[in-house]
Amino acid sequence: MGTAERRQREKEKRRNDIIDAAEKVFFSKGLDGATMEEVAEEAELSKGTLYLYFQRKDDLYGAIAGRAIKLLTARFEEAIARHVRGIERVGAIGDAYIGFYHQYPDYFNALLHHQGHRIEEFTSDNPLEALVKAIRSGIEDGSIKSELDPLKTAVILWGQTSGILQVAYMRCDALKEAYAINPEEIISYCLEMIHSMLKA
Amino acid sequence: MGTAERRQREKEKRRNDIIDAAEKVFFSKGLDGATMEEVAEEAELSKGTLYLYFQRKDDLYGAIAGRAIKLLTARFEEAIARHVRGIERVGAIGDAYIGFYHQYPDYFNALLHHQGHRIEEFTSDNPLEALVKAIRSGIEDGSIKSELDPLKTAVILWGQTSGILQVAYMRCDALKEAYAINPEEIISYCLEMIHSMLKA
DNA sequence: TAATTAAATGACCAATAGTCATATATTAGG
DNA sequence: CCTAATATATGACTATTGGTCATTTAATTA
Repeated sequence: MGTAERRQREKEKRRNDIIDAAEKVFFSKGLDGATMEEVAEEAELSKGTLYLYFQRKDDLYGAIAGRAIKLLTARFEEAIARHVRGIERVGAIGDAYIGFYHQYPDYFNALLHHQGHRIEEFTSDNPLEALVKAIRSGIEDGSIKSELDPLKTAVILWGQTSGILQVAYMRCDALKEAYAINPEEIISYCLEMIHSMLKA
Repeated sequence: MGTAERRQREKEKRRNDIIDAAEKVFFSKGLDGATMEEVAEEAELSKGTLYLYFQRKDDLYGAIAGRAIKLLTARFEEAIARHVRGIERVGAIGDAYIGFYHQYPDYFNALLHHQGHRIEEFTSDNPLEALVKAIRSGIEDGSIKSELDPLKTAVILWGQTSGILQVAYMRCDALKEAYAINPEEIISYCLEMIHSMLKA
């Protein structure tokens, strides 16, 4: 009876070890620059074994994106739990997203790579729903304008913040040089804009 | 005297023919799914010839991104020329960007692929500067809030709009299904938000 | 313990980006 | 006009890498 469970657990552990190895290799060399041979070596397994667990290289990257989504969702839920008023919850979620980018830029890139996919392909966690929840609570407690549609607003905030992070960081060298702008200024300017847009 | 010029012209034409062929193949099969052999066949040249003009496959895609930037910049400049007041210019630029996405989604994708690069690597045209120009004119004519920083605002609008287009369209199936949202609603809701954010 | 099942290996394969010796086309100079 | 020099294009080839699968090894079950 216990054998099957242990083996399942071991299989899960192996799967996670492979994903860990892939994170190391993909994050240091880029998805295109990384080879499955290198991942296999990092995992101390043969390349063929990787394909027992993941059908394609991209599926392995998808598993990494799943981790990113789980982590981001947890961060959002923490942000909500730390505040009472909706406007502050949304602000804290914005901060959490930016903190996520700073701490896990490679996870952010993995999310970008997979943004044409449904989140449910990777995990049942959903950061967008956490954001909807926070906006709703703000509308209910009166801290967020009641005329806003929570869902549309959430989608827009999500899109806007992702877009800003992309611009602020992916183009930060060019922006610094041509315009003496630094990314943090763009981020905080944008957060202020969003705040004033939402506040009742 | 005339021979060198004609040859230079022919060389430019060949280069453009190759880019045309690459657009066809890359846009129909995706960058990863497309092979240089297929591009060569579409261009009616040998594969080796492609490498006389472009060092790597990605450089060929970069030339496509350059076209996208030129086109978008032209659209932005037209939007400016069509209006007098800055607030309307910015609105028309927003519409132009969205129209660009609708008409040339593949160009939009090419821009996303290259957003970690400097625009100057591809072309001297710069859509961001057109946007800065429109915002400045709005601040000068009083139709846009004077407390806004034109450059930062432009960067933010650029990032937000790109982010929204990505979310609205790349996730449109999931959003429709889970939430009965359609992309156009998200886009116009967002444009309204931006408008009220800017308007003096 | 032997048979069965599960997991891992590593040699192999096909595809493709990129290379470069060779072939072909064009130009310039006598 | 002809030939040598220069420019351009070709296509066979190479190295690499994602993916495959027959075989080996390990674990479990009867």
